Amino acid sequence: MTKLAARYRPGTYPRGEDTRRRILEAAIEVFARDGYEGASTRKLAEEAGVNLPAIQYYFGSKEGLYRAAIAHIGEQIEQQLAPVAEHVRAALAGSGLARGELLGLLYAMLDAFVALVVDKKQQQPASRRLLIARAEAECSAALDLLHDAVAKQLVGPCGALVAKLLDRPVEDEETVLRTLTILGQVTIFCNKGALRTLGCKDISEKQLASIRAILRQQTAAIIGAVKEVAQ
Amino acid sequence: MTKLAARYRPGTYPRGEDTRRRILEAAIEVFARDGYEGASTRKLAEEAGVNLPAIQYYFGSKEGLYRAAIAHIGEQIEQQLAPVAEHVRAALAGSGLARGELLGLLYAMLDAFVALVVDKKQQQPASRRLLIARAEAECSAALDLLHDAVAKQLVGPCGALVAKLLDRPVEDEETVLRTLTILGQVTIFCNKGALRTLGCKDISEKQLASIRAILRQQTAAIIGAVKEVAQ
DNA sequence: GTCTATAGTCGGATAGAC
DNA sequence: GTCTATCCGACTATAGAC
Repeated sequence: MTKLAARYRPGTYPRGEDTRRRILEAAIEVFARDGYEGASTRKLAEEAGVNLPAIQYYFGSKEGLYRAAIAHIGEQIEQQLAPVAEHVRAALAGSGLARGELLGLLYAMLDAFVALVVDKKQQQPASRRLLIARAEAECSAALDLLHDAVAKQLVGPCGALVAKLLDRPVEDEETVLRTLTILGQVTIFCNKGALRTLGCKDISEKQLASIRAILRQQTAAIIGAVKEVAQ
Repeated sequence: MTKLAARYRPGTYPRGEDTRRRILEAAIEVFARDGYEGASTRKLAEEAGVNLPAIQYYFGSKEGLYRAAIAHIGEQIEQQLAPVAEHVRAALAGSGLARGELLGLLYAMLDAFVALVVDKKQQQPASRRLLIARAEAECSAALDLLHDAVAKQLVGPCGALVAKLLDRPVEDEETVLRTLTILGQVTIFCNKGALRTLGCKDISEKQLASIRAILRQQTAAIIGAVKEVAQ
């Protein structure tokens, strides 16, 4: 099965595009809902509205389909964060950024991350998040595809900004730890226990605005910029 | 299956204690490694060194065993956080705590949480964390047992401290959001991507000390206590 | 209380017609 | 490319001996 799954290369789909896509999108839903082992090929096929062997035909195996589903989410994340990440990279390539500008860029990254994590106006928002949580717990090899996307488009740029703001090297451990804890302020809202503490099933538009404001204020405090910064 | 699983009441074990415990401890390991669906009763029995029907005998069903495993972890968490939580509750029951004392209590809670999350000197540390992550992703009903423990012994006390420090009501949404983001600084280290960013497989004693120090400094900044506090 | 043996079901994958 | 029919192994759970 590993042989067939490994043979899959993203970007090359010589076969029925629409059928393939239908299977992939249904798979994200079903894998998220039932987990890898819990999602039977029969359920996957039925939910996609195709027959059983189609999965083997298009993805080689159940595992191949799973990897493709994770890879697809990785690409979505990469694309969704691309605009801010590129913007930050471009800004950092130039020299002599003011402290306020650096903070502003960091805020922009946090906003993008919040949108990725809690915003409901996303395609397959709930299932995507759930599938990521499952993949994270399952430690599957496919997980690297997600980690790479997040590292490249989120942790990398944020780390660079934090390093400049703290006037420390990027690889410095304290820089990394501070970057991670800053991002942790956001990731807590992936947790279902957090939502339960808030006493609601999901985060409202009003709460979202509160979260964004609180993140800015706290992140500024963490960075040590006591005076408020416009943006 | 639900009927039998529901029949189990914690604390009443009229049957072979040692066998029961062996199954329970092996189950935490196997459920963490393979997930609920991935963990077959055969594997569970083999790993525990018992025969297959023992699971039905002691826990009614596979699901009953799973719920018992989660409940067991919930009790461990509750007990592990009990000393600090009680200490905070007792301190808050009295009146007129200085700002520094409140912050000290909050630091103590964060230290306890860090120990719970990343400390290796725990019983079944890795599998316990993994099983929690899986349960969180799987949205199982048993999850409530974990949430209750964390709410009672961690989020509750921390929320009360943050409320006092910010001079806001406890139920206030901003109080809750700030409490959650503060705790989020810690939970990020449950994430495998975070460890990958740090470039290591698990967190060393030295990094642990750094994390604790950074958490204190940042939490103080978040709370708005600019001057350092001893403890 | 502990075990062997087995019932009954459902899983992933494939063969081969169209 | 798409489907029906089917193989065979693995699963949970139970019956009943000891």
